[in-house]
Amino acid sequence: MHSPKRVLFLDLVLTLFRLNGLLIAEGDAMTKELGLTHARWKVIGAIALSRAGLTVPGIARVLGQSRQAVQRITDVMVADGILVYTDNPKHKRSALVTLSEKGQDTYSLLREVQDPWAIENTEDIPIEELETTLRLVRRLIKKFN
Amino acid sequence: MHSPKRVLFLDLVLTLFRLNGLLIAEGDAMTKELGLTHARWKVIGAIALSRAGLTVPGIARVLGQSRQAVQRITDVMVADGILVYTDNPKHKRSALVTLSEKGQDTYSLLREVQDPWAIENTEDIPIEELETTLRLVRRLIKKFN
DNA sequence: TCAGTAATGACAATATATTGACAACAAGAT
DNA sequence: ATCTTGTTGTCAATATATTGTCATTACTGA
Repeated sequence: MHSPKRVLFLDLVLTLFRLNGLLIAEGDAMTKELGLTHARWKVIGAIALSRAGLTVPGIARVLGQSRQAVQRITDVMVADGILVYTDNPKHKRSALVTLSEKGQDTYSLLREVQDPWAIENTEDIPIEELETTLRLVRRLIKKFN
Repeated sequence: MHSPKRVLFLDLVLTLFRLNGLLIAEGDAMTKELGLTHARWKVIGAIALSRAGLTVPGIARVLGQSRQAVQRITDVMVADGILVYTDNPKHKRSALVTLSEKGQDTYSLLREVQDPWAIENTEDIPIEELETTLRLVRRLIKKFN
């Protein structure tokens, strides 16, 4: 049975694994001087990009990870004074994870390297392709949720 | 400074992390009965999709992982009789990692669940979008190599 | 309201991955 | 040939992530 989409898709999946690893390496290289690791800047990034505020399981969902893994790293980051657990009006037990002042400073420094990086790496890429890709990725996420 | 591509790109990166996690979860669910874990079916998939044959560091590059992590799992899989280290004509020290007979059987079983999964999940997606996405992902990989 | 179902925090065990280091080998340039 | 640089296998230490479990809380539908 002919199915070019099947091959294309499996190829895409493998390629996405690779890109995932490279993105992590990029982020780690970028944030080396900030004392961040990918476990940490992922959490910071997820919080920063969320408008509504996130709980630990919420961050885990956004990052496609187990909530236990996120819980571990947020506990450490709270102890380090980068994050703060704040009351969640919508849930008694599950606190919102927010950036402390120190965390916001860290995020500012992160942005200083991240923004030029993002601009540089999309210079030669048409915005339509970025949009198509993002839409497709979101579509797949919806299927797998 | 206005830069919609920057926001789009950072959003895409975060979304890719999420998809990565979901894809791993999908694969794990799919291969549960085969006794595979994502560390294992990733290696099998990388080998199967490679025409030329892969070394351990080669697999690591394809998967975007450290060669040490791949070395560990391939050692285990060789011990389990799924993989075989074979002579590499192009390199004296670095063996090619190939599927044993048992490994090929496993791969066949993997295909039996993976193929329908791939077809099902691309049914409603135009092939052009898959191609655009794959091309974009490859382009990013080239930048980060 | 209440019963059933899902989500959450917490803890433990295990699996997986990264990082660093070092010696041995490979590849390319001169 | 020699030198230099990069790659590879190996070992160890550490970081990160998953999986399983349980009690507690939240949610949903009848």
